[in-house]
Amino acid sequence: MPEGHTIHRLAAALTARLGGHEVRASSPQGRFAEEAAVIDGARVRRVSAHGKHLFVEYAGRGAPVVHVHLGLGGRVVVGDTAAPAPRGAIRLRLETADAFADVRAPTVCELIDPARQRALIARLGPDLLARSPDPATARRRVSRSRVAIGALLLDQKLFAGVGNAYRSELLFRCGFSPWMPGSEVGADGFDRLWEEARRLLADGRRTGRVATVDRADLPRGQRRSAGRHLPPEDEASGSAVARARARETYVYKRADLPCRRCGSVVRTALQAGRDVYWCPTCQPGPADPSSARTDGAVG
DNA sequence: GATTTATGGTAAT
DNA sequence: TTACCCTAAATCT
Repeated sequence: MPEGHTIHRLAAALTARLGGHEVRASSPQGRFAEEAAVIDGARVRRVSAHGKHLFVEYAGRGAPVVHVHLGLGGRVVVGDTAAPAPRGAIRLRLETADAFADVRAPTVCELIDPARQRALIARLGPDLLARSPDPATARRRVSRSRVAIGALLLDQKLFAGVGNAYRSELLFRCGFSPWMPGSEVGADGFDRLWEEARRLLADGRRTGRVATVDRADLPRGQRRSAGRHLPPEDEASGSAVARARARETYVYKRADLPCRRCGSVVRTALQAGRDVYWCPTCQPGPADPSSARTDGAVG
């Protein structure tokens, strides 16, 4: 689930509930027990995000920071009640008298110092959800790279916060084949990708969903719900929600279905280790490597 | 009940 | 490029 928009949304939700409070910390699952004891009862200053990384910051100079990365399957369940009895594996539970946050299945959950936090952020590229992220480095590196733009978009050193769903949707909306080398995208093309990434991620942060289809491109019956905010309680689970989400993208997860714009069959292939989706008509450009390889090997 | 999948990232190769 | 990591939810049988 979590691309940058989810993490920023979480940071805001957690700051609102925990910021300024002395917060109980525990590890019902046990794997974060020692660390939780260190911060148990400490006052949370705020919860911040950079790209897909989440930081729980505590009051006081040099105070430790909880660093969380949710990876693929991780999630944070937020509630506005006293914390219920733990169910399942909860790596970290933060709670006040009337709110709680459960961190489940993160790939990273660690206690670090502020210097380490700064180092982590420095290692990442500009966060597309920051107030005014600087595109200069990414623009230069993309323009000089022979690597396909679809692979470059997943590089967190260039585009912190972009994940697999937004990659395909961004490329569709800007009309680029995922297989076009970065060097052929052009300065203007880069700028369009950059601005589109900022816009889509900001929409996602606002609404809680990766809904990238313009109203005009939806069937009439679906236009009414487009852009509606997702209630937080629906965010965590439910196959109905998952199905609804699958109808909110141009190409992501739509292999073999018709393109919403032109009706061509949406294609998919592995790129940079992840499934990328694209419309061969709306996104003209180099043929993907699999078709090229077939030509060469079989011909 | 078992298996697969996931909007991620790293380390080894 | 591949293997692997954690876990929950979706998908299978």
